[in-house]
Amino acid sequence: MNMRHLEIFLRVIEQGGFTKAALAMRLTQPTLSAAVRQLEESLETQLLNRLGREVVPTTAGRLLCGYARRIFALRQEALSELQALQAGEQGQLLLGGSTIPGTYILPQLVAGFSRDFPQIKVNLRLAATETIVSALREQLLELALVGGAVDDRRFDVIPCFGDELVVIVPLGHPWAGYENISEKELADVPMLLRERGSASRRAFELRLTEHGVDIPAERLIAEVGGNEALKQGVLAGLGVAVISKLAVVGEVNRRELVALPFAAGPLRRSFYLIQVKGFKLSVAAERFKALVLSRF
Amino acid sequence: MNMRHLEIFLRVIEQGGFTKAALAMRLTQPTLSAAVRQLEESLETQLLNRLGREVVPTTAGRLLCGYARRIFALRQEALSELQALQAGEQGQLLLGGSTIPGTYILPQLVAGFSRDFPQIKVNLRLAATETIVSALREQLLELALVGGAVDDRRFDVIPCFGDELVVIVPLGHPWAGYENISEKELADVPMLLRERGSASRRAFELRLTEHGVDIPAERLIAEVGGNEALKQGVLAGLGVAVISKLAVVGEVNRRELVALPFAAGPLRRSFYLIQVKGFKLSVAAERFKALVLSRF
DNA sequence: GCATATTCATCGATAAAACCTATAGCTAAT
DNA sequence: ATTAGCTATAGGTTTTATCGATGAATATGC
Repeated sequence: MNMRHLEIFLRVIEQGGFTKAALAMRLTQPTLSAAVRQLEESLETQLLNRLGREVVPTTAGRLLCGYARRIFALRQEALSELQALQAGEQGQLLLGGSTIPGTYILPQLVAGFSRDFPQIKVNLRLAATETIVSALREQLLELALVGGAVDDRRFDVIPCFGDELVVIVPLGHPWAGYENISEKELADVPMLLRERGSASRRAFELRLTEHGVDIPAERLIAEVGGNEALKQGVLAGLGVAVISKLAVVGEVNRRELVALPFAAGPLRRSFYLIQVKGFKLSVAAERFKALVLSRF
Repeated sequence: MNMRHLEIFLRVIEQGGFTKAALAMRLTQPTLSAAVRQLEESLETQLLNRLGREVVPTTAGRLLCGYARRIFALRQEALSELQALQAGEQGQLLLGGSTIPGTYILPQLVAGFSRDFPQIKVNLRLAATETIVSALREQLLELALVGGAVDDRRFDVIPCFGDELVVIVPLGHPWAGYENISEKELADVPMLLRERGSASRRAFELRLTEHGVDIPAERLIAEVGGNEALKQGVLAGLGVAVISKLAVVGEVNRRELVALPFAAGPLRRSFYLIQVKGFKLSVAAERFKALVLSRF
């Protein structure tokens, strides 16, 4: 029982004859005769009563007719939905972001996207880069903007946007009036750092190594698991910290914290737009990707 | 989009790969590759993400997958129902009968049939032979047992069962003790007859013509549109009547009426099992037909 | 890091089917 | 009885489905 046979069968019933149906389908009558015969043979049931003048379905034929109509309705519905999906008229965008880009970059982009495509539901998930990467592989996400470099050939990675790491100190700190801070000076003050594995910590440590600086363990006051906690620590006077400039724009403007660039030049780090290589993006995701790259 | 393509597509998703699905379907892997490619081309949408290790559906693929499953569920349901119909495990028997056979023959047959096949619903419709014939043509009925001969090549007519026409008189009537009544005697008494077109009236008039007897119009007290009314008329003493023996079995046994055969020999008339020629009977109807013929 | 194994895509050939033309056979209407 | 209209069948052609062999890409094991 294939679609073609069912379609021919339906048309013969609707048109009330093989010849009429053949005309309507732009086929010849023997083709329809053969198709219906094959259908009847495969079901081992007579489906149509061929009377001289008219062709009417048997009981079995009427039963099958109802099912065939439902099957074609489903097929039509599937085709319509696929087309709508293809045209981007509906759909869901499963988006991921690691902390910094997810907090300070993606929300604005998503806002713009939702304005342009209000019919697409956006689901933004924030988590550590590693978690995001796993979620991508498991198809829980389609696209993500993360702060950590992803060294995995199974992913397409596009550097995109970026950030500068700055040293933050509380307002009354001796460095508060400085223009910048040399890498060496950082070795001699109490410091708060993000946890190991954090992309910003890695970038910072790389910079120190480049300048031959090593932070003694006793200067490391705390390892903090989040940017908010890091800021709170600095505000409380526990020490200085290195953090994304984006994360302290508010505090700096409100003169609660002072952000100092590095003396050897700004410590930039890139964000990365990542997706699973070979994975076809949905139309929604494709559009979001285009938006991100155009804004960048 | 045909069933084969959908089936292959589903199996590839279920098995998680082309090769595995090919093995499960006893086909080769290139066949499945080609089928899915064609499906994708016809829909102008990528349905599967081919990663090195695994094959997973895209958003569009998941959407189609759901529809495909529903389509196959419908197909399966249709096949099951057709099989059940074929096996006679369910179904409806649309049966017709003209007055006499429908009242005195069919009910017993239907009772026996329902005992044998309780899962089949029987719908018995009683009407004049002409009405039954129309209903058969319009597929409102499949099979009927009628008293009138059907002279129409579009029908299969099987003579089946039969009846004897008798003269009935009330208990106190002068003829009540007679063995039989000659055709000539009938011309001289008040008579009640069924309406013109009734099969029993036709049979009776044919017999009179054969014996050169003609009933004068003044002897015809009434034309009555039903066998019950005919009996009531005779019971009321309006006259004598000719009626199916089957219709007066009760009254004769209760000694309310006396039934007299014709002197020239019993006036038999046949009933006919009719169906539209070329019309495939349902399994239920086929079984009923077999039952009728076996009881006959 | 390199060979091996696994997997999907592609190509050419063949088997199967879908389809067409011509025609026979049947029914219904003139 | 003849004709018109319809379906079934036969035989041949085109299209589609399938297979076997092979290549390219990716993961696995040493």
